[in-house]
Amino acid sequence: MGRIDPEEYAEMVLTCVEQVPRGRVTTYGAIAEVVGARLGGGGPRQVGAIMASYGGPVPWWRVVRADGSLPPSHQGEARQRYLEEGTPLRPTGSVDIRRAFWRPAV
DNA sequence: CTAATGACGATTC
DNA sequence: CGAATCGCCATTA
Repeated sequence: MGRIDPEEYAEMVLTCVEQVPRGRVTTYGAIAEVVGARLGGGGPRQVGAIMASYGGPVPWWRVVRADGSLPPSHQGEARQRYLEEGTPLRPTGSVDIRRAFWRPAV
């Protein structure tokens, strides 16, 4: 049996995403640290897997890569959201992670 | 059991 | 900044 209960892991990931305020973002890695510290195991890729399967209902555009970029397939959709809620962007179009980063609570 | 996969991350060129 | 490469880790084939 795996040490981690998949449902519990997914639920905690989604909870973290819901905590991110408008105009701010967090990263897959940051969420992985928080959830990993609580449940043990997992990693950025596992967080990504959860978002792909159950991320629909939550503000998924507030979760970006460590460098502030997003998969090409989501850039168009996310772009509008960022302009709406005033998320700091860089000339390249990706999020200015240095200014917008939000650290989820442990 | 081994190989491939993926909404990742850090490093290097 | 962009592309290539390697490491990571659970899930799937």
